[in-house]
Amino acid sequence: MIEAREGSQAGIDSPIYARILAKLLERIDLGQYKVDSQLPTEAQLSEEFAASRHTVREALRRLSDQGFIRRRQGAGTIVVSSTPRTQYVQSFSSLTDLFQNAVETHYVLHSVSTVALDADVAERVNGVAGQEWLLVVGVRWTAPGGVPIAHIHSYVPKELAGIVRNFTGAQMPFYAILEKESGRIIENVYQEIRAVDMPQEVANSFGLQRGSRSLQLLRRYVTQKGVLIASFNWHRGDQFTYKMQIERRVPEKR
Amino acid sequence: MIEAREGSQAGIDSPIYARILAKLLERIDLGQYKVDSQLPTEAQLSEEFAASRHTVREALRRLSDQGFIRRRQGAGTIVVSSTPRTQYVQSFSSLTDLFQNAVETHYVLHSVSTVALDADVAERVNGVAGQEWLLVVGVRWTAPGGVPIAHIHSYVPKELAGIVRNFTGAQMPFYAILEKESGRIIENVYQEIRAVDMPQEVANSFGLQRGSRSLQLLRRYVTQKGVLIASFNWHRGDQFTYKMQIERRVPEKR
DNA sequence: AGGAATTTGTCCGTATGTATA
DNA sequence: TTATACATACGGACAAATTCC
Repeated sequence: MIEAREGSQAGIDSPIYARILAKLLERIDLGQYKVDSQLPTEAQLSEEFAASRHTVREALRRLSDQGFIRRRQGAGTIVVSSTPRTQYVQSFSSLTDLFQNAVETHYVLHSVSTVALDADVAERVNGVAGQEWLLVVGVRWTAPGGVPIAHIHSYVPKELAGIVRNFTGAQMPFYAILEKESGRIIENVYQEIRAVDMPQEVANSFGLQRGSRSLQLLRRYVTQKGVLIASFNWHRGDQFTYKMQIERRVPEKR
Repeated sequence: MIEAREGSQAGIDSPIYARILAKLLERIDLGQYKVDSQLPTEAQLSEEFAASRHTVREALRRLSDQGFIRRRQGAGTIVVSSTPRTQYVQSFSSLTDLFQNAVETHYVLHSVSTVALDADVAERVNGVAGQEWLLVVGVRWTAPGGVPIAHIHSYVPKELAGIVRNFTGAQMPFYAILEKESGRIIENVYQEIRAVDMPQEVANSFGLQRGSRSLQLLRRYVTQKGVLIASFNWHRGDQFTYKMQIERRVPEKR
């Protein structure tokens, strides 16, 4: 059942365009207007609903905004979808927002090595078990000599090894360096969040006991050519909270 | 530099509204219209650009669609952002996606009570300490008699108490029931994720020991009139992973 | 290929309703 | 309560894109 906010409860006192919108949505929902088929023209709808063309256009504009129809000058209006478009989004003006880290954090690189992926890690970084990747280990701090924020394992495909030397002392996040240096563009980021007990190595970074609670974030930055970098970030469970906000309805044009 | 599709190259032959749009964007970009400040009224802009109010509205409508301004009847138009549209988004076709639960999960209500919020909970549900809210306790299962997915504490403002009786045996998620019954629309969802030790009560639900690790999700569903419902969901740390994917925003066609 | 008919896009004027300050 | 400003709605006109002979 389609439910567009304006349409679903367009009662007797709603704006005229809202009632028209509701009626049109109902017809799309019931299949009276089928996908790929032509909608009546503005003039026809105007006559049917005894409303001005302007008012009909307002209803059609909203249908278009919501992605139900597509309109082309001269060609008319066709139904392109009977399911509403995305209604809720979390948006980031940049990938840095995803990190939620203040920009002034400080990264200290501990080691770079080449490792063969075991089955578990391979699956999570989207690689092949046995394949060799670079493993970069480091810790992110609030400031040099400050408080540790996260213990980080970053996996980088071997062909990007040449770029990794720039990591030392760099201010930018790794993915940004790799994106810039490799010329590839990050198309999407996949993230997993889970509660895990700290391995010894991680606990050491925080001065805690092995087995302490931690929040582990896995992030995979993916370009068209595949994984650019995948990172495991362990945060102190007693201090770190991942916060996010999802908004209703994206502003989107036809 | 702000670049709105229509605005960036609004030349001499473009539609009037596009030229107005470009001019307004330029002013926002240059800080002549500052964030939080009031834009001239439709009438003023209409006069300045020697265009009809309708045409000015077309430009303003697009600025609004793109999230640069916010318009309120009676109150006028204010600039809310000077940055171009966001570049990365996580989208949900419905809020149910946020849950990542198969729709066929089964909820069992354990208790409903009235509680006074303590300082900690008050802050997290966005309430006032000492205020009385409804606390609904229950467990979500994969199926009746199946495996427990989450132990849930839901806090509902007292004025919505009348709706809570519908919770028992309902198939829909709570927020959906409340949204429907109250007639309010969820404008955004705030979520926090953290790793915590299970309280005794939660551990009992899973047949685990107190102190077992768990992933706690707090979700606050907010309408224009305030919090609709806030839920704490505890998941088994050893079995539950929160997964999300952020996409690079595709350029829109026109 | 070309011209006519169709359909949406843009633009103007005007009027009234409604939320806000 | 009053004034303001946006929302809705009507009317008409011409332009631009597309489709169809």
